[in-house]
Amino acid sequence: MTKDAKREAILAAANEQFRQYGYRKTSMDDISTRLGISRASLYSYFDNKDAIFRGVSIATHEQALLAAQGCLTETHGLPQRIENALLARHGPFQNAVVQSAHGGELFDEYSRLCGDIVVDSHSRFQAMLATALKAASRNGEINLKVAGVSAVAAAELLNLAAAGLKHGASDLVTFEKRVRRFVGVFVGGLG
Amino acid sequence: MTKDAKREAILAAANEQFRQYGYRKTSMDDISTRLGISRASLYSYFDNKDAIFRGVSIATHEQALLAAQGCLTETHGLPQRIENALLARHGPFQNAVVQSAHGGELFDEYSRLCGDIVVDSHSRFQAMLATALKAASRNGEINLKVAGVSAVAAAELLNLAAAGLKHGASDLVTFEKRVRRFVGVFVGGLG
DNA sequence: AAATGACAAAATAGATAGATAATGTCAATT
DNA sequence: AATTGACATTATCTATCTATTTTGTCATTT
Repeated sequence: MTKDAKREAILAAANEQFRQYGYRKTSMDDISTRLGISRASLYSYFDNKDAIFRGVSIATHEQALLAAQGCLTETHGLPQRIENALLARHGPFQNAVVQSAHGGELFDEYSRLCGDIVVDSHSRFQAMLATALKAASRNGEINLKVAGVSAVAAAELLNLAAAGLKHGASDLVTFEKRVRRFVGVFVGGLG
Repeated sequence: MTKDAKREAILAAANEQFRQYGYRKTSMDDISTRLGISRASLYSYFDNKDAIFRGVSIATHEQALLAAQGCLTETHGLPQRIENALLARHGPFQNAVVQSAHGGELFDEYSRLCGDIVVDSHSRFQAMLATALKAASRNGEINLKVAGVSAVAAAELLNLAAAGLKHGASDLVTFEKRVRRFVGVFVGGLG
């Protein structure tokens, strides 16, 4: 098993453990036992538990961004592409908070340890969206001039609004429905 | 001084104290001292500190809803009316969280003590918006049929999205700008 | 080289106790 | 009738202690 594969296996085990028992209640021993390796060996892959948590966060974000990027480059109409991208970007996190009994604690640790990751992911996704919107405006799918808003500004609004649509959505389906409705109207308003 | 006026004076003093020192660090004595009355007399107006906190919350929400209702019945164009209403509804809370050094703690107490108030206010505001949108659709300012979305659904989207626009907005001006841009596009998309 | 067991250091949990602060009530006052 | 001072009760802090768990780092093994 390659070194990278092992790193990923550790992150997967840790993620599962965090979801089931929360961050505090998960010890390095729990993670290593789940993988059937010794606790000490974890330290040749990660500095400490915080680093593992950050690793999980980074992996999740990278995966979501990759999926979102994929959605944006498909051949559907613009609303469809944006809907899918927003769901790819926000869905996993909506899910994580709603599903886990430890959503609250995980969210706190998130704020403490992963602020920079979130900010980075946020801005990269927004840049992605802005690029897609600019291209669509050139294609005539939308008209940003007429709408009176820049691609960057529109991308920011989409991203923030989508985050807002999570509120009080007790399942992923509700969130999805809202996003579809929302994007339909919003993109309709873009010229 | 009438009984109602005294109640309001207590709420105002408590609100000020909560903002400056947070909920836990504010004692009944602090509130009464600020008003120059005895601590015991507070209990003829409110059962306990929790009730005062709820009182402040209710007053703030009622005030915001009243202002929002006012905005919706003015004679401006629909985007303008909705912008103003959203700002009237969400602005005070955006402000409270951003301004106070105890935003975090106050937010927690809010969740603990005022869930029902928030839900109630949320749905009343959404109903308000829906009514305004329905009227506008009759007037021809928008066309919900064409947009393919019900007034209630559109109202929900506006309300949730506006809440999302607060994220990372470090001052009220940023939030206001976002709301104006957002409503411009969104209402443009409503037929 | 990667993995481990063993070890010292550090962190956490639980219990106890004394001191201080805040609460809610009520009879007395204005 | 509204307001208050005073009181008993309850809650919150602070410190200390012990037991247990968890951590991070070795030298040693495979």
